[in-house]
Amino acid sequence: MGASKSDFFSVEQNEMATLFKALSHPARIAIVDYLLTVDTCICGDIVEVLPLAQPTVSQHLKELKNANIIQGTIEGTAICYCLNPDTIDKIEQHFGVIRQKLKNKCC
Amino acid sequence: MGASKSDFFSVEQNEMATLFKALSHPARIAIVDYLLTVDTCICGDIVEVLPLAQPTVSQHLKELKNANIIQGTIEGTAICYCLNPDTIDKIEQHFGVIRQKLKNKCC
DNA sequence: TTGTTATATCGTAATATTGCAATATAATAA
DNA sequence: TTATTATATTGCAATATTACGATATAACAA
Repeated sequence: MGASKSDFFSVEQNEMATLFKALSHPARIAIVDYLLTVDTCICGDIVEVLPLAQPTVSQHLKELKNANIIQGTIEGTAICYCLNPDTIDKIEQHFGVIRQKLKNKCC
Repeated sequence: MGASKSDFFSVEQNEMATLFKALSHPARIAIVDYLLTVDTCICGDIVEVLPLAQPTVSQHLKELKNANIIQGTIEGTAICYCLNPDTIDKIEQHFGVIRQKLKNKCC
């Protein structure tokens, strides 16, 4: 097959899987890392930072945007990207819950 | 292509991407969820819980094991799976760092 | 208007993932 | 020994992802 059986899983399970898929490529991790190193969000030089061609970077940015991990707003000729704190919180919370539940277990 | 250019990214970036890839499928999220609902780790009924055939579940478990997200120890005929708290901590910490850095930014 | 610059989309080839039937392995039970 | 039960591996078809050249779009400059 290749298509995953999304319909059989809960909305939240699919939601989390989608978030993690967006972060499942080193280039996209690198983009997130880079957005954290620059002070402002006005940054049109992501292509130069990555070892990938411009269309490839654009594609990775699109996936991060679709997953709501980053936001992009037009700033004249360039586009200003920055992280979406709400999504970061959501993911961190997810692991917080997991860790809480793990505490009450033996193993 | 299709093969990602892992060599051009840092070890840590590749490491995090590998962890997220392991969690990028709803079935694997469901497995983690299920492991959190059962009290003990002695659980040989993961196949019955998921809407997937036994070989498919086995494959998903293998990927979670390879990423060190779960551990499996043999318990007689069955295999006892449980989450690896160290890996969970690692991921949670990653987002903790991101959130800290986000606090010092404008957006 | 024509250029320039920044980003997005299209088309396509290479590779990876997903899912399962068939089969294999490994431990215990009879 | 021969079942039985639980999990893993193999092989393969369907689909998804990754990467990039070529091209399109969109905003501004001259």
